[in-house]
Amino acid sequence: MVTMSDVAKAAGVSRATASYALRGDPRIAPATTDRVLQAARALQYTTNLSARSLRSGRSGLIGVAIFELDFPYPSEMSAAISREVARHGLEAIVQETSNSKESEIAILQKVTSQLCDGTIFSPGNVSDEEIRALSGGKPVVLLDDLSPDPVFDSVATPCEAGTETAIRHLVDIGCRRILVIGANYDMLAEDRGATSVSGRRLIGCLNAFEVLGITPDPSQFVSTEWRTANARAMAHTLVDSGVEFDGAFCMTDSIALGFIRGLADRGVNVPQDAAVIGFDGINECDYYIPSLSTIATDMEDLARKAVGLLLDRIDGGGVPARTLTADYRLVARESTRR
Amino acid sequence: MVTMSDVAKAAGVSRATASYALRGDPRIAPATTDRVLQAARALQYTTNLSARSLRSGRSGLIGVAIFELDFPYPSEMSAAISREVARHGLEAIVQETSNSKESEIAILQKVTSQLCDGTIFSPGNVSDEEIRALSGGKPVVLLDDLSPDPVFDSVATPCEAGTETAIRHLVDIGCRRILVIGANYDMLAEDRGATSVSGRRLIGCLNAFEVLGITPDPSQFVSTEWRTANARAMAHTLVDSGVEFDGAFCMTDSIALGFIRGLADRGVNVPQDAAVIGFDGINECDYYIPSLSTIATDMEDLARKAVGLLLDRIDGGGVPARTLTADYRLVARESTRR
DNA sequence: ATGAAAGCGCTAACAG
DNA sequence: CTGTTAGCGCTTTCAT
Repeated sequence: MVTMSDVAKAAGVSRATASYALRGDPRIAPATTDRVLQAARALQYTTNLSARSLRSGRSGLIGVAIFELDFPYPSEMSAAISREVARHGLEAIVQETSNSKESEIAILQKVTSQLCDGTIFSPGNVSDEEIRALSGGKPVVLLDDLSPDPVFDSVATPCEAGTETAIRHLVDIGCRRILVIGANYDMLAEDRGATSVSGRRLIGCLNAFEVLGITPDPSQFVSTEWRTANARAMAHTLVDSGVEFDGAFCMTDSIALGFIRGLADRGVNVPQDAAVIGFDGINECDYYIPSLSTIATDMEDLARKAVGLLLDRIDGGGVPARTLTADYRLVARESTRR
Repeated sequence: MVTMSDVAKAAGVSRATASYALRGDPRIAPATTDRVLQAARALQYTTNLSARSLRSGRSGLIGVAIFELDFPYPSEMSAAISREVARHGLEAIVQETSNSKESEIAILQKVTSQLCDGTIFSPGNVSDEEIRALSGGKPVVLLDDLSPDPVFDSVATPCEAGTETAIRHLVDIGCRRILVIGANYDMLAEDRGATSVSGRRLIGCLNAFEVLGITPDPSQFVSTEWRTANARAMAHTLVDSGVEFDGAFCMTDSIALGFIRGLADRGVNVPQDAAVIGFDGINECDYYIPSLSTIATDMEDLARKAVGLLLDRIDGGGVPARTLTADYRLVARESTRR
């Protein structure tokens, strides 16, 4: 392994000078800097991240902790964030929390707090206080953190507004009996549900119904795991039990795709028999048959906002926590074409 | 920040003893170990990864470098590897190479060689020699490395055998005029194409045709970028130009899905008008309409093999490079049901 | 403009 | 069984 001492020796300077020169410190004479840089290149020197990080507390690494890597939405989000991080000359490292508390803790305390200059974290099973304790003071930006009073900077998906837009779209195209798939209606009884993504999307629905003068019926709200397979099975159940509906808003695109597939299994056609709209804007929407209308979260925008908040926090300000919301747009495709 | 000295002091032992105790070294008396562990817990101590890594050369981190994080196949693979790594008590960090040489180099020399105990790398634009030089001697396992004589351990997808199975399946169900989508037929002229995934899958096709007594026609092999959108456009082109076919093998599932969608755009139905089969076994196959028949690479098996090779290499043996091939199975679904 | 020296927090010989 | 000691490679005062 070639160390900075080797480079310094080759360039005929001290280790300190080499260190400065390698990082382009203006205090070093251009000629000297050149000599050092050349020596470094000749020796194929690379600075040792552990050593730098140990000494300076900076690694140039940004952590991205996401619940599942093998579903379209989180993986597209991770990709968007990785690219945004790269655009700032830093390196993103993505880790899967697998939605397990144990794993979230391990990531925060082993990697985030020790190694990363900051972390973008999609919290699942860990409280703000735990994050605070585990992250060892390192900056953290949360994704869809819905604490009543946020402790951390965070970026939210446009739950309420997006959902309202979706419902309005279904009504616009003539749907009269709309199902909401993936909702947990009981949740509202407790705390108005504002502290979860599902709760906030539900609230968006209710707002839309209210504005549109529609009185919602609890039976419209269908609870199911947010997974494609569950949504598919739920479609079977609904059709088999003879529930009438001409439109469905699904809490995520993955749910929507499973739901449409489930309807197809029972001979119910989208959009002829029922219109379906999702939420997220994953790539598959465009080439599914039928192509899926959706509330597309602007992932670039989300990434930009999350990384922006994190970098602001890294170089400095003890400003109060900010919460931003990602942009979105309604993308109307075949699944709501009537 | 609480360091090991703090723990040692709290437990009334030396730093060395604390270090041993924390790692459960049997040389330390159980009572002492207990005391240290308790002190550590009380102080919320976590060992500093940079320091450990700097000193011992081990971090417990396994790098996973993958070309794109926002496509189903690579993201499912990353997830499978992450979980397999976790199963061994290590932490996986995933990085996107974005298929750029610059980025591959940065990952190898900044993160792999400095920080990770080993890396599972999906090479795109970087040669074996470059990897050797950049990885600083750290163990590397390649994914689908197709060097004529491999320098590194690697795990390959079952290109030839899988493709043969796919073609045979199409013929079995009665296809007489089969298109191969995503093939680069010219490639064969050069080096028999054995050094790329696309080339090896093409070879699998030709083997199958030969065995089945079919004389392939170059016009059956359709070259296109391995992207859904390109495959879709290619379907348009093919149908518009009146090419006759009753079956298609697509080099990946993503290509297949785009291709089917493109056929649908032109009123060609799968499987009635043409059967389609893909390769990879991504999750979407199951709920696409029509569900997609495919050669499903066993991702668990691939992950197990890759991680196994890497761990073997990490603790030791200078044994010669091994190349393993992941298991696969034919999954017949609606897209080839006639 | 450059160099000497002091550690960052940890581990691993080596003593005792 | 436990403690002493010497660094890992780098950054950063502080001198010069």
